[in-house]
Amino acid sequence: MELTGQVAVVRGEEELWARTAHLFATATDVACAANDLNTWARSRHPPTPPRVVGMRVRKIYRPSVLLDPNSARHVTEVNALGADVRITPDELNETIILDRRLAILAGETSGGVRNYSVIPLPDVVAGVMSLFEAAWRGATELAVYDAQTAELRELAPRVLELLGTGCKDETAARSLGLGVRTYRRRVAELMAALGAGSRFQAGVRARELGLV
Amino acid sequence: MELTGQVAVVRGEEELWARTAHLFATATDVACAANDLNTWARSRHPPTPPRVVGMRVRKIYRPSVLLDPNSARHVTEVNALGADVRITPDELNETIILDRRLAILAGETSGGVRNYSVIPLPDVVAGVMSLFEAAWRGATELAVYDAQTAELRELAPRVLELLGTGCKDETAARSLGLGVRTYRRRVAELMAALGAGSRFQAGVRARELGLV
DNA sequence: CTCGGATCGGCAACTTCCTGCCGGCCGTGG
DNA sequence: CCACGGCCGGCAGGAAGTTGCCGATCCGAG
Repeated sequence: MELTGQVAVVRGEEELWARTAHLFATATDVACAANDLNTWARSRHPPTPPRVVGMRVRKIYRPSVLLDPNSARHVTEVNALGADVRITPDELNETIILDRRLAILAGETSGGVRNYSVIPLPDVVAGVMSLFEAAWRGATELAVYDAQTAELRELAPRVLELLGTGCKDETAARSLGLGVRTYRRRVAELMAALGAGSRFQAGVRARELGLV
Repeated sequence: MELTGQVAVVRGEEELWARTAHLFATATDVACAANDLNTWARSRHPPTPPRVVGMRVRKIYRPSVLLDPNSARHVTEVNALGADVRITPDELNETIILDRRLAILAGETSGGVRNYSVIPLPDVVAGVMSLFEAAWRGATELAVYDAQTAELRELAPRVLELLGTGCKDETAARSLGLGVRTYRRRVAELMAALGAGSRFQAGVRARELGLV
């Protein structure tokens, strides 16, 4: 770990947890933004098991977490444990803010390990916090989003599979018993959920999430 | 391992090598077809380290192995060790034929492990062999193909990166200092090399190969 | 110098994809 | 029963991608 002023840059999640575990253990206000579950979750040290009733845990995810059944289940569980979960279509940098006093920002990945900046500076944390609040306000409650996209998740696996075969929309639509217009609606929703601006990008993202 | 007539179905490569290692050790004529290097190579037991001079080793790969620098290097090494390597744009089932007497065909993958059919039946092996020969004749010598696609591999990383950002061809072409026509030529070549029929599929394949 | 081959990039025709619009169908609630 | 809202799918117009063609340019060989 190297020091840059008062900002500590740690390499890899191992080191991050080692350094901040005690803070997570006592935090009562956790704000977290993540694009997928690979960054904060599934690690050795789950950052936010919300046990205490008085604490407030807020998490913002991208819609794509709802497409992967495993991720969706995990998010639902976290939500059931008392965390407030919202969904946003925007691209967010992985961020955690503890008790409005410490900000952790994920940075570049080099050689498989990601850098994390641990920032205790009050002004910086306040600025990051206000951005988080804005993103939070703009995001959709998990339950609401979940209801909106229920039927999409129903069809998503088959749509992805058909896209993965490289066949034309016409063919794929018929094979699903849908009109081409409706099929394309599904694809568009899927791409929005994946945050992809092109089908190539959607393919990459889908593969990253293990959906194909 | 279960037995089906005289055809043995083994689950996973471990078991396959355990059962066939002695055959690989003595084989003098090895024919192998593979879509990528994940199936036969990189395993605990490299199936074909061609040491003896009298033996003949033939391998058919898909063009995509040349896109991944690591794979490309591995293939080149194998080639330098005396194996005949050819490239085909066709989709081939993973296949190994030993001494024209034993065929090994890769089958379905279930739960992460793949099934392999080990076939000693002479008629079946002869049939598979003739198909392999046909594919072999239709494939291109590695050196030739390599020369043809040298400049593609030069540009491929950047093209893939741009595709991965989801930007339009116009934008991507400019950012590479190419005409749109040329950029699209590169994309088309890339898709052919990946065996993809759509950009979505290309995205999936590219991600599978770790190229993005 | 000239020829042959290769690449580039503009043009154009075509296919595929994207999306707003709208009419039709269906279930809900007044 | 009817109004309303949601979803479906055809249509149409436009955007994006695909491909053959061709002239311009750039070597390297003869």
